[in-house]
Amino acid sequence: MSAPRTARERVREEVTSEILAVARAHLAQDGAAALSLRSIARQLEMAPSALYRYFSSRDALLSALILEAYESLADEAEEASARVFARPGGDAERWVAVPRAMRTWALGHPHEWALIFGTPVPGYRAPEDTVVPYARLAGALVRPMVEAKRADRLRMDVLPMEIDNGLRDAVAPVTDGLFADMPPRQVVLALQAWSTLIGVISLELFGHWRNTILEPELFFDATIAGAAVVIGLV
Amino acid sequence: MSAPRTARERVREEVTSEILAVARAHLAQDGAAALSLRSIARQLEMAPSALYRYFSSRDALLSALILEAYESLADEAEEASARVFARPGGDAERWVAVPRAMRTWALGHPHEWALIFGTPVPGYRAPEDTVVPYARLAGALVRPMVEAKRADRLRMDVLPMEIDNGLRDAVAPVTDGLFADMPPRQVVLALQAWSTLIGVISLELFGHWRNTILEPELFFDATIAGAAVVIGLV
DNA sequence: TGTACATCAGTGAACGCGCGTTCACTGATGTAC
DNA sequence: TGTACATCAGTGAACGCGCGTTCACTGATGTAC
Repeated sequence: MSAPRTARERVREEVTSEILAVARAHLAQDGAAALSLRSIARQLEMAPSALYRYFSSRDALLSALILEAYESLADEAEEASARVFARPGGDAERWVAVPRAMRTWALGHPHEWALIFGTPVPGYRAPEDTVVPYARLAGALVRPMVEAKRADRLRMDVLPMEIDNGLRDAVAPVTDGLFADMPPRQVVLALQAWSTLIGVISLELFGHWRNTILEPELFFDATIAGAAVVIGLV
Repeated sequence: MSAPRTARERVREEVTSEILAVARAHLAQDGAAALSLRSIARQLEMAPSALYRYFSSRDALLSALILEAYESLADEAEEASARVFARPGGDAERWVAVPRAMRTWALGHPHEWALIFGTPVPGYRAPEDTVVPYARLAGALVRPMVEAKRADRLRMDVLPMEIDNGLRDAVAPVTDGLFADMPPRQVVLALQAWSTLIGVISLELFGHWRNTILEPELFFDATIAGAAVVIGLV
């Protein structure tokens, strides 16, 4: 991350980010499937072959865009989280912040949302680097639970639920990774809230509320508020 | 639906379903984006142009496949529902049947699931006829709630939740369509369960449990069981 | 029952498209002495 | 500071691909009298 020294290096960075910016715009406009090196080159008034000085293939460029999408969403979530934790407030109020930020981001970046949570591009393997922003996102979402638990405000017995050893082991990676010192029951509940959250946003974004739910925002808020109760934040 | 009269009509129906069968196989193999009239024609040993006697365009064929996918899923759900209602059993046990059938169908038909609940094909409008199987699916899912309510076994106050007029109006199409005589609170809860269900299946199918949940089936069952409690079936 | 005409499935060639990627090249920028 | 060489961004032409769709046609099937 040191400052580029030579003029060549400086120009290289500039051109790289110009390519990414145009590619990002095309992605936002038409989706990943329609992303074409030639049309990006056309808009940049370069020869198509010139792009190969910057990205080794279309897939490499798409990987960069996917990573950017993850990072953009994670940034948004972390900022929303930081904002709500900067001022005093109840757990439920804090809980709501990240889901809302995610929904707002999704509505503003539908194709990017689709890239992350929609149909995987066939024959395409997601870049490994996405685990970092993915973890940041999950961390931001879950922080209200963690803080409430630490302060002994988390309700642990809202609903009856038995966790057997199999289930406990099944979610062990999350217990060990994301949550320090959280009983498996709460881990399962958090993962259920995660499923609900992704589901409710995707259903809205992919058009399934048409003729079904007239005010998706009201329903979304109610759903997230309901999840707050279930995970013990009320 | 009368029996075809002439030999020509009989052959026409046969060829149409052969085309659909091959198209279905290609869809299952490579996904909707890769669906190509020419490759279908190749496999059928026909000229590509011949397909235009049966489908007016690639989009028309894709529409037929989408409709088939909806109907296949709805059939599966209704059969699972009928099976579990044919024998005595508790509400929670009955509730579990359709979600499990949906998950099993999704695992067996991932590309079809993606067609219904994944990223919408850009620039493509879903055929209107899908509302019928969609309603059948939703009806099968929700039947345990409806029956429990009718028999006065549905718990109406599991969790605190306020439904204001805005939210009530927002879900009115569902209240009027799918649910006869159900309070809006239960309608909202059912829609939340729907979001959770679609979310948990999509997350598994689209690869988001990798390195996260080791036994997706255990987690799925726990999630559906949790939903049963929330919607008042336990 | 036989004949004349209409209908329609299927062919094969062609159109025009945009795509990702390669390759030999030019000319500018950077580096070593 | 000046020169010789290496590095590297960008060009332009070309390759080979598969695609959806159109169109004039052939020949078999169906229909009306």
